[in-house]
Amino acid sequence: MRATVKDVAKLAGVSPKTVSNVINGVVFVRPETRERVEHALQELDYVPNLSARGLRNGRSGMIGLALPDLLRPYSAEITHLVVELAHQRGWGVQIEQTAAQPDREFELLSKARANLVDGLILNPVNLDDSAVTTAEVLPAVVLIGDVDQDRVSQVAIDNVGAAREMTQHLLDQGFRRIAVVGTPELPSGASGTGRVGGSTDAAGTAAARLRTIGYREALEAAGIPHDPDLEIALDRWSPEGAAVVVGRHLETHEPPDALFCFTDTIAFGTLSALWSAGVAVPQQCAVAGFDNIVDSRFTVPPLTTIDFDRRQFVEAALDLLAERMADKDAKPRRVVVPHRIVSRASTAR
Amino acid sequence: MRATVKDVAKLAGVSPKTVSNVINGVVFVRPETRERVEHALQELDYVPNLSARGLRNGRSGMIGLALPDLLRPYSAEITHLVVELAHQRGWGVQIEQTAAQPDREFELLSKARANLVDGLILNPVNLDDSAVTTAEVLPAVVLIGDVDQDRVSQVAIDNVGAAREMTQHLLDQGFRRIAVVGTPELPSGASGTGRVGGSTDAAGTAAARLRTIGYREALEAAGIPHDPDLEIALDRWSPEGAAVVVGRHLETHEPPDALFCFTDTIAFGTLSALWSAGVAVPQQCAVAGFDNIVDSRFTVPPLTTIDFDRRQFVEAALDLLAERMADKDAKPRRVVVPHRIVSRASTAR
DNA sequence: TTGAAAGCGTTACCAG
DNA sequence: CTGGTAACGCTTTCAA
Repeated sequence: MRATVKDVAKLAGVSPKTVSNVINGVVFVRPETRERVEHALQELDYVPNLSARGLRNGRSGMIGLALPDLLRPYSAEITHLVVELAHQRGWGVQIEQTAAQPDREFELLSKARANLVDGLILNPVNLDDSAVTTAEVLPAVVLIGDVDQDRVSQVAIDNVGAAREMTQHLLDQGFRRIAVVGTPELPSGASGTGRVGGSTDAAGTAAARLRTIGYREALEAAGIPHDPDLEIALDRWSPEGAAVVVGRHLETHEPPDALFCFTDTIAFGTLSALWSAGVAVPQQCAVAGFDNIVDSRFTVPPLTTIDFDRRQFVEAALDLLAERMADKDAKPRRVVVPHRIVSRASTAR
Repeated sequence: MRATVKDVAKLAGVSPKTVSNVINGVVFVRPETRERVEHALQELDYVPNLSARGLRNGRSGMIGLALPDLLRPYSAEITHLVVELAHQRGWGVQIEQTAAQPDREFELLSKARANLVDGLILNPVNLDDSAVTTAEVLPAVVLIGDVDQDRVSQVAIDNVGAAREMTQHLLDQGFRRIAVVGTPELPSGASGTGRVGGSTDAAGTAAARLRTIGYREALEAAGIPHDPDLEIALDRWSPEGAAVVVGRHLETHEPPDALFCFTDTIAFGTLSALWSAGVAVPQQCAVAGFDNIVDSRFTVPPLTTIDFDRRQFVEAALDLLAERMADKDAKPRRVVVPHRIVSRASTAR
């Protein structure tokens, strides 16, 4: 059987309380006593039982991270940073994937409420971010990604602005027929900011909608008429999906001057489809992405994309989470992380 | 304050034990009683405290997953599957990253011993897989990736065989000067299977060494002399690193006929370097990878690589883990998952 | 500065 | 089939 505080206390000839004091190092313990206790700890190879500690303290020292799709390299980068930065704060990270079944969000929320995790970083799949808006009583939650709500804290980037700027950048390069890849499956005629309800918006949460808006704004500002044929819808933000829809598009349309993909991952599939169709990038058709994932520097040709400081993004999320964990009634805050365009060969003139 | 079993019991007019019985659904409870209890559960919005349950049961319902580098897409695919398949068994997944500081392995092991996780899937960084070989008393652990040891269960692929076959495949295509990218930093003159100790072997654990062996075996079998200039070392298996070393290599050497990269991620960097140097793939130099990660289908040109059934791989790891968790003294087993070559345009003749 | 005892929320044992 | 009671291992009052 494993050693407990009691065993250690007995061996050291002190009380459990003293052992606890030594371990947590809050109160001052007489050096002599401390020494004896530390020796006993070593001797018995003591390891604290975290379940017991969690039960007693009401905190588990772990946070949850819920992302729609762990396969996407973007998810990997977020996960990587959350794990690393949470570790610096002494937190462990439990991970969950929600796209497959949106009710996983509920599960995680209830795990949070069940004291298995002290807080939650959630990248909601649906616009109507079900779990968050529905749940009666919420644990400490921070959302990453754009969602219209004000119940919980949130860190995001300016999707509309970034998409507008990228479109403008392409216009500046002299491209006129600019298509986008990754719009929501059901193209909403209007370009308002009203909510699109339901589960059809699986691809990239609200981001798809917001980026579409930015794209249209830039076109409109340039006096370029809006062409539905140049908005290529995608139900899932995967390279497979992108390769298929772009390939199909090229069979029935002239290649546009430029393809603005709503994700680097989409851009990968798009580059592949263009290569298969024998369309030269960027000579015959430029390609841009969004996210600046690591591999976007190494595509052929290297990919122009939107960059934002991922570390700052995640750090902000953890700050907000810490804030909420410390004070459940703290007012929800919203942090917007700046972005910038990284111009590479895929859009060179 | 949140409702506990006691509150529920009081409201339903039964004892806590009965509530527990209803929740866990093991013993038979009179339908009438069950109904009353379930109503009370709903009424009070009861959520079990998992810390308490963990303390009582000695099991937390979570497993740990420790990978060297969460950034690699390969890691993302493994993580994705572990999360999904563990979920099916009712397990949560805590994730940790070990490459940055190898002593994280120790931390995780002790978390396991601290009852925060019931078992551990570990992809060790170093050959001398410190934590596992050193620790006195081990929790349930399964290793993924090739390491010489027999203390714990392990799932792996035949790295030597796969590398040999890929090299052979390239020879069959008519390529003669075949280089590899990703050998260990310190090229060990000998090609034996003896352990290479120390922390210099950071890149890809033992895999780098084993794949080098397979490559050399194939060359030798074909009667092709071994050329140290064609073994390009890499200290970290990243696209950045690969792009740099391959780029540098091309400045001082003629391009080889083919570049066999020990990872798809390395191949991405390599393709990028070749493109920068104006070397056409596969006409002037073929490229092959290893792992068949999702994006390898979408490189330009699509990448020839080694595929293995990742789902089967992870499922095997979970099976072995379950085995160990059920019986601590079960004999360690080793499972080898089959692989195959996927031939794409990057090595076409 | 340290000790004794209580209690966190569950589940298991043993009666009834 | 169900109820009381004890116990998991830790921390935190309160006293000494």
